Amino acid sequence: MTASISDNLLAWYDRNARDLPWRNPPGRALPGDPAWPYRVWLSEVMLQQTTVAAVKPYFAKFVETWPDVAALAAASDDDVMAAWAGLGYYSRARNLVKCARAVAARGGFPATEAELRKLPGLGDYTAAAVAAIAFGRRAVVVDANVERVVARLFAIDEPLPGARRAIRAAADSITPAARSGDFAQALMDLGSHVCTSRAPRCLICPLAADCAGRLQGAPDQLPVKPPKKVVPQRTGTAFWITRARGKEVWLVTRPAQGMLGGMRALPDDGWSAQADGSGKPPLAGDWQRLGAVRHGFTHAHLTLEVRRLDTLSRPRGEGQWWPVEKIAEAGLATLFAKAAALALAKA
DNA sequence: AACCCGTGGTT
DNA sequence: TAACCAAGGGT
Repeated sequence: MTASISDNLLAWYDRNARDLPWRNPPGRALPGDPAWPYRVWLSEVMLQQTTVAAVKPYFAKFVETWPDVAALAAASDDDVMAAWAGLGYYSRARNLVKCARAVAARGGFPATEAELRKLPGLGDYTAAAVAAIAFGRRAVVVDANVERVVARLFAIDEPLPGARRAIRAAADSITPAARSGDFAQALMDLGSHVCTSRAPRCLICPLAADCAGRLQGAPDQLPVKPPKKVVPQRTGTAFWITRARGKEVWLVTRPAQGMLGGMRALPDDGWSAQADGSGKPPLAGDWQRLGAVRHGFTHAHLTLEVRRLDTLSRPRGEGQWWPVEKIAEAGLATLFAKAAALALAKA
């Protein structure tokens, strides 16, 4: 009798699992430790559409600053947003605080996938992942890695996103009742290092003998993806407004909705992914052109002009004067950090 | 359901 | 180098 797919994969995982800070080697929180679900949840939210390498320093900073969910629940929105600055997809940070407060209020994380799914920032993937990894529940955990591995394993050639139903059913069919969390992480490790998007390493794959995609000859062609859309080019202007001979700079907080929502930022001319900015500054004066920075978003590429003015006037609208020497602590998203760096380089 | 939302590494 | 891609969620 041949070993099952899950047995093969778990045996491979026992030998090849990555050592990651949110997993459970000696000296770290263990399953059963009250801090364990918190660390699993935090890492899973950070890892949404974000690479392991990018997450590591943020995860370390967060668990150092806020060791448990009660500590995070007590943090200010501004502090959490600033700590998240640079990681991207800032709605995650807004939902992170909401979720922490809801969890703290109810005395801990719920242990079932269905209850976890109701928390802000937890969709189908994250609810399943936390239920499986933190609470040992059987759950069908489907992220982009699992989608790719399963589409190949079962030779599912229907294009995404339509293929998701079949992929999920196939993933369900191979998910074991025991070690469900390890199984999920094993599929993800396999997808990130062996069954990679462009050049799958079938020769070292523990599932190669069972892989219908490989037997058909072109596993790298699966899953079939929809055609990509053209990314528009946009232009905008950011304003570096200082007083006291450049010692303080005017910062605003962006609206909670929309791009870079809730983040501290330089004032700008209203550019968006849908339209160019007006170019109009928030106050009249002898503006100096400093050049431009370029930044790529998922759905638009932006060229952001940077202009400078030292003034005695208070700009229109809400905002605050921020010490320039502490600009690194303002929590600027990468786009505005680039603009600030340009302004300071030309000072 | 289709679209919006960041960033940095890889090829 | 430009395109591709990543442990997706909200609306």
